[in-house]
Amino acid sequence: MLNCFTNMSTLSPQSLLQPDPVDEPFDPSSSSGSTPGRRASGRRDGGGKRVGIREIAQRAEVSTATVSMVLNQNPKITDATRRRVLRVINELDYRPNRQAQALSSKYTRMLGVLLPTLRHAVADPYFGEVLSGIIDRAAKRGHKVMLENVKPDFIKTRQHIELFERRYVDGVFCIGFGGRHAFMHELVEAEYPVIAVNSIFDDLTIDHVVCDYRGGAEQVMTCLKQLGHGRIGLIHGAPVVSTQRMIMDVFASQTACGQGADISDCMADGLFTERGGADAAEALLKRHPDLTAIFAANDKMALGAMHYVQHLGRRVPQDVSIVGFDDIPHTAFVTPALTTIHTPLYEVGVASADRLIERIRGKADPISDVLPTHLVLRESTSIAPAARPDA
Amino acid sequence: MLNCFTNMSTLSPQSLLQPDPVDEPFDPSSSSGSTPGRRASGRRDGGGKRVGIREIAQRAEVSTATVSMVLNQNPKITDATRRRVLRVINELDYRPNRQAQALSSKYTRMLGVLLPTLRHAVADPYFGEVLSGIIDRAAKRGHKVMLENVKPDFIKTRQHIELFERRYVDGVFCIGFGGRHAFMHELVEAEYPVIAVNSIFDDLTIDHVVCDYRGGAEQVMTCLKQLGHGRIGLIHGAPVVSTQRMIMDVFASQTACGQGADISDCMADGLFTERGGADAAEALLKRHPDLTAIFAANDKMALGAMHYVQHLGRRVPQDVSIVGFDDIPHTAFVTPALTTIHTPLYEVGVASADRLIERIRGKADPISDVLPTHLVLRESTSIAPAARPDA
DNA sequence: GGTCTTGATTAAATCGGTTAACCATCGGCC
DNA sequence: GGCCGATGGTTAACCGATTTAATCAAGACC
Repeated sequence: MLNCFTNMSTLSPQSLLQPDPVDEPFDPSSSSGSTPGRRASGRRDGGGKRVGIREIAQRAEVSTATVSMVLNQNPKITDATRRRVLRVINELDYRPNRQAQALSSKYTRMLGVLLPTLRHAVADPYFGEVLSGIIDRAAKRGHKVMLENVKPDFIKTRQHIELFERRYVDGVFCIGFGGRHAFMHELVEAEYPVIAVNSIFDDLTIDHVVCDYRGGAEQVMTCLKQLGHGRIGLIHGAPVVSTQRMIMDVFASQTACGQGADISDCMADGLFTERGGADAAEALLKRHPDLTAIFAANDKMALGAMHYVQHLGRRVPQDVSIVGFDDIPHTAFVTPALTTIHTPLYEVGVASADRLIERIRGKADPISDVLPTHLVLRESTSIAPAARPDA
Repeated sequence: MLNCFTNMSTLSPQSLLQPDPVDEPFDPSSSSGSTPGRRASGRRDGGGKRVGIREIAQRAEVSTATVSMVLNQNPKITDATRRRVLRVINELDYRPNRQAQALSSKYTRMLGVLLPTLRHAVADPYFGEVLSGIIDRAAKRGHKVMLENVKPDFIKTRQHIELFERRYVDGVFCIGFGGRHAFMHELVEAEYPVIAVNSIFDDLTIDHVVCDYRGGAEQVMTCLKQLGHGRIGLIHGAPVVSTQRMIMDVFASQTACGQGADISDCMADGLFTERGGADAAEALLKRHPDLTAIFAANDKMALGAMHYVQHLGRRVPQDVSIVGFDDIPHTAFVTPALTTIHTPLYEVGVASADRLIERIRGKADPISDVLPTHLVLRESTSIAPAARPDA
């Protein structure tokens, strides 16, 4: 009997049905303890069955169709009838079953958020900030938000497609992916409502909402140059991420690493993490000991870099200026407080939610929002040593 | 016609139906652009309608009940039939509609996460870490996770009840709430599956999974005392939060603030934030300039305190030692790196998910898990000045 | 007064599954 | 041989809403 399961596993459509068949047989007959009646009925009506749309209809002396229309604010319903129905609804404390609504209507009113698995993505203030915006706005517009962690296995079992095919969601947000990620192409090709949050795809026509990374990077470069910095190092994240590419472009176009030096020599990958930022700073300073400023493409890497520089015995900002990007909440509370570019991540979340919902409603025109960024000058930057009077 | 809506608003069961009626009339006839057929059918079968359980049944020459049983791994089905059905399922690339499954079965397989609205809660590494654990485990066990922001309005409109009554979820996680929060009592009384994540309720019988805050606090105190610190200040968060109370208890019981001093005088509320931590540190040092160590009940407050102390011109750790709590990722990358208590937040999330699912399945026995914590010694602590040879 | 609109309401089909109750088959056992 | 209990599968009723096509009432118009 047991092997009838095991030797079946090759044929089983795996995740399509129950994500982890062995783990979750979900045998209906085996649940111990205090099992209630047939269905998890959530007590109601003093022992009777839970009140449904039919009871409302009956009590209000209308048809269920009318009740449904009242629920959905259909303007066809008269003031009087509406009033009558609503009274009954309130009296019986009726609440429409969402699953039933979703099943028979066109929309589930559920949105998915796809996050990459960077260690613990949700724990990252960057994602958290965006997520907050999304959730708040979605809630305001009557939608719920579901989270998904996009691991290799997630793609392999085609969960991204299932999300739609099994009608889990009406649309999804993709945060932190690049053109390399094939699953995004699949989603777009299948014409599912998708929005790219804070990333751009050159090779893909997809709605997106981004911060003005280019503008932010330009502000940083201008600022550093005005402070007299001649040799600047850049710590960036994976170049497949479009925002990183934009920053790198700006950096390279300003030939900011000093005359004669190879540009790519002044850049290092910091892997988006503190640890990586520290390592990148080390590499940069080894190659160019005369670097007076480091520009990190996100705050975490900037913090890592700052940590390294300080441990090296160099002072920030007197010896080396450091600038970050994103303005995540705690950067104001490190010593020295980090100069950075403020990116309106929360607002990006809000805007994305609005856009995605429009798209779900059928708006066909492609959308491309760019939200402004600005420099936040704090303590980690100062005039370049060579430019100082006492130098 | 318009006022028929507005003057109706008093009667309308508000959020029960559409969270924001005015914002979201969702008029089916008004959507512009390329609207597809009747339902969002997600292309299928070369133009035909999407394949359902009946087609599978027909093609496999069995009843829909059999197909359903195969889907649900019901052991009644023979190896042979199962194989046959699965083959058809794979051939037609069939995927059961989740809404339909949820509607007719006892479970939605959706879990809710209730978060407090601390500015942007999700952006907090603390919550993020727990959340990661929850999501990963829930996914592994075939459940999806939904996020909710608990604002005052959320409670007022009784969304917490709706979550269950409208069958959005099978159960919820509550992270970061205290006994003060009446909605938790309501949920427990209604006997809905609820689990308190990293918090304890004395006056409420509710499942919970927590880190060993008491043990962690004891380790901190022991460590500081061994380093010779006689006067220690405590920065804590809101005392309604049980974990904070536990830390405060330990602190108070060790009369660590020096002889003769009023204990409550050595404690200050840091509001869980960096800003608050800085302010609390200021208050403490004003009251007790001879403080040689500050123990903050979370890392964010510790960072704030450290920031303030350093700005004051005092050195950390030479003049003042600082200890945090939680070990959120970036504390290792500030200067000096923060000594803190590691709390297995990710694991707390994982364990909570397991527990909640068990509870949903009907396990009736109350659960109380305590996960161990441990001290992470880094650079922000050292021997007390008075205890040093050179003092 | 009769017919034509127009607009509100309803009956019935549908969405896509699950499950309780029932039934056929077959080997085992007295 | 006849009765019994498994085993494996089917039938048909549901879950709780939405939506379409049909109906009915009431004014509008000639």
